[in-house]
Amino acid sequence: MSAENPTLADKLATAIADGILSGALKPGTRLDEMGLAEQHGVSRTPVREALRQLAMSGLIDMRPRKGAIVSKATPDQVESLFVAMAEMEATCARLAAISMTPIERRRLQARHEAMLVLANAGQTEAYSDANVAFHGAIYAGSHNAPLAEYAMNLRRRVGPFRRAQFQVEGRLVRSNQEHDAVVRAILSGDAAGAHAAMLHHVSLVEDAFEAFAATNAA
Amino acid sequence: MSAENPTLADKLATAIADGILSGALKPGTRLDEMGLAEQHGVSRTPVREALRQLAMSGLIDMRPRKGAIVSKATPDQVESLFVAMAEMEATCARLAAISMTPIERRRLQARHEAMLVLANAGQTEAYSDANVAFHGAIYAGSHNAPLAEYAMNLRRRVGPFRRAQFQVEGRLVRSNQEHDAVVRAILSGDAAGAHAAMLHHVSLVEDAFEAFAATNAA
DNA sequence: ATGGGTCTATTTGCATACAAGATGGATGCC
DNA sequence: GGCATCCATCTTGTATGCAAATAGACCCAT
Repeated sequence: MSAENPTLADKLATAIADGILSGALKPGTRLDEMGLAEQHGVSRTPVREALRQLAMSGLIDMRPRKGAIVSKATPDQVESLFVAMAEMEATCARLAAISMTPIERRRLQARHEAMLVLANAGQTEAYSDANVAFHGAIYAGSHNAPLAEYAMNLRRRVGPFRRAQFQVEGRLVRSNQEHDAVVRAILSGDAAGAHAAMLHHVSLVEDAFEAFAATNAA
Repeated sequence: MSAENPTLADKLATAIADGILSGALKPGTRLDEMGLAEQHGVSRTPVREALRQLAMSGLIDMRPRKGAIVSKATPDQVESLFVAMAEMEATCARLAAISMTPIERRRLQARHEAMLVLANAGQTEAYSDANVAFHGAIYAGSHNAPLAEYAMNLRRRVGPFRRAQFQVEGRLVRSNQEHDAVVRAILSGDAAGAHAAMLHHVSLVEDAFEAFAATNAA
């Protein structure tokens, strides 16, 4: 939506989304229209439109006449989000195994191998970025825009709840090993294998999140 | 979203969505704000918010400063939508096989058996309604709100492109037979089987659509 | 006749103004 | 002292008005 001539509402939507994803706006934070409006130097009208847009994406919750807050989820709901994301990723991986072009497959492998280096070097930051690109490549490889978009959307939504997953000891190398299984399955066109491997991988990410959350709660 | 105190924008969103789903607003139809506004006896403000909401759901396309139209898809995009829906349904079925409660399973079976009667009686209309409920029950059975919602959303989006699928000769009975495989797999907790059976089923729906579209084009 | 350009009219985008519902505190009552 | 009620205030929802951009028509020139 809105490629080149972003309207104010669009810009606000991405700005607010960035705020949420960067952690500046924590789950539960109230988003009052007036505040956002003068904070961005605009009127309430585009703010309201941006909020409505974000509400549909799930990043924020709006209740009629009660305002909007950054989506705050119960542990159950977070769990659901992780499961949903795992399923979407697995589905994309499955389709990617079927649909990826030879070029895409080569690029995926190259990406994967580059990440092995980063993992061994313990470059958490760089690995994390590469990881996003890696998963994005698989979404794209599904050659199915709706699924890829939704997978990306879910990834964004879980973002606020999984920050710093790679800080769990040894997660980097294990992540890369799991990727290896995914990549092998995709490259060999093994749809079911890709599905299973990705499901396994993302489920472990969830475990890592829980481990991290637990150590932080303590 | 917005359960009890729907705002005008919410009501408009559902009204317009209904118009699209019912076929009153065909793909490609221009949605000018002023027209919709006075047609519903409101101002442009809630109309704009409703449109933005619908745009995020994919039902309409908005281009900045160029207005909104009912989503018009190329055959490729329609194909993608069908594939996406098939995958989502299959995923929900997989999770349903794992997560459904005994009560849900019994109800699903009851639903399914009731539909067998309708199919044999050739009650296209009633079967179609029951079919929506049947698939909805499986979405719900996944016990995963994000996935269920998205599956429902996709079902809505493909709606305008699949109207009257059951008009293909003999589709009713075959649909019910396919459901049988799905139900059996879910009831027996066979996750992979449920996935495969549902994928098969929904893919055939797509074929039926194509057959229908083809006969109409001729 | 066709292509380009300008001008007008329509439509979208944004701001402001107004209305109505929700929230929180003070007040009165038990 | 606790609790319910009422009122003030604040926030959201809707309408209207104005500015800017787009699209379409018309005209002119080649």
